[in-house]
Amino acid sequence: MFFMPYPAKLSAEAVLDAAQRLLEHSGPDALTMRALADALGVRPSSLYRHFSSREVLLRALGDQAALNLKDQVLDAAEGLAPRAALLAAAQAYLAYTRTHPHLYALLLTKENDLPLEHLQHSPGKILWNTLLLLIGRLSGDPDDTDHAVAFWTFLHGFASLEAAGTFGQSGPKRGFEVGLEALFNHMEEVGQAGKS
Amino acid sequence: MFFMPYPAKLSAEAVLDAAQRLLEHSGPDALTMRALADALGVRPSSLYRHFSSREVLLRALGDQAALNLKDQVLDAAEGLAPRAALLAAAQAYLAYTRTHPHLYALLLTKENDLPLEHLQHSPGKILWNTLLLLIGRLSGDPDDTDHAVAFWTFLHGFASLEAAGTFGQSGPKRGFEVGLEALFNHMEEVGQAGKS
DNA sequence: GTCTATAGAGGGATAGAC
DNA sequence: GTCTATCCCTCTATAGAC
Repeated sequence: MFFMPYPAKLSAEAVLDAAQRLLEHSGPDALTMRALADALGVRPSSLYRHFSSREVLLRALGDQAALNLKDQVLDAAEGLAPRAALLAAAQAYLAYTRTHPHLYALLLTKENDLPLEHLQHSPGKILWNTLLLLIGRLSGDPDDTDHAVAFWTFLHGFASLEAAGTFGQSGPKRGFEVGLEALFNHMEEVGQAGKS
Repeated sequence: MFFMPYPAKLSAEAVLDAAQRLLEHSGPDALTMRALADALGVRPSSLYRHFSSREVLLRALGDQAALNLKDQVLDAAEGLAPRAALLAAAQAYLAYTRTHPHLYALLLTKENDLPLEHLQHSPGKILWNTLLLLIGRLSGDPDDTDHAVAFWTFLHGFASLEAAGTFGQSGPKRGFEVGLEALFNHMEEVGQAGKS
């Protein structure tokens, strides 16, 4: 092993870490193979030993983000009563979208065209099942798809509008809390009454 | 006027129309000055007589979209009782995002960095005021910012998740209607009780 | 007002040497 | 596994002729 003309500098993890930093710091358009290579101190072509294309790399980032988001949501809800758990989960979800806006955007735009077999265990599906679980504890229905859709819709909508700067200088006031209260009330009311 | 070596083929309206068709048919990345020129049967440089840059053109498209969306929402709510009007408005909003997904995306990503003086009468603000008006009729508060934020958040979140294909093959079930019901109930309950 | 021609910059990806 | 070198493509925008 005396000759090492080109010693290994990269690993898939190192590339992903640098890509994540670059993405969060400068946005998706700045995440080019050239810029990423510069950040890692290698030549662009070296990256293709670890990711066969930029698109594959982006999907890996998105999958990783989905799992991290799920973990933070689950941790926040841990040990709390159903309604408090959902509120904490919502706040954790929002906190993630604020600290990782570009990763979060990747998460929802790169969830398409999968081979359907593995779609059941995709990171996005795992996140969905986590929300479903927390909601079931409040509404009493362990498969309360309707409320889960409404809840996720609300969380994503708020994160998205906030990131786009739509709320403007006046801010969203207490719209987030008010909307959650409306949804939670509805979950509690309809829960024991069965499906309408 | 016997010599017309290069007769006028374009107008700002014609360019906008073609741009809108190209955008909706093939997505934002396909809306390049080259492709737009091809669609109009002219050379790319000719477009710059009517729009000084691609960004200016995109903003014009977005502003136009915001006004069209507002019109459709307002028309749908016309003559209905407060709660029915809000439901109709929500359905009209969603119908627009389904028929013009890419225009709708422009609407919310190009609302930034304005000269603040004209921000009060921007198309986005006009749309916001329309929602605020309809909500005031149900909650009794003519400036019910919190519920308006929650309502818009929900509409945008649903449109966005649907467009991203997040709901998957099973679809959102009745999550849309359930979420709206929760929000409307909350508006009615809190309306006469004053702000919490 | 449209044309030709081009400047000027950027990107993804590959072949073959080491 | 990384390197050099390069191919190929994309795009926005401008100068000056007509």
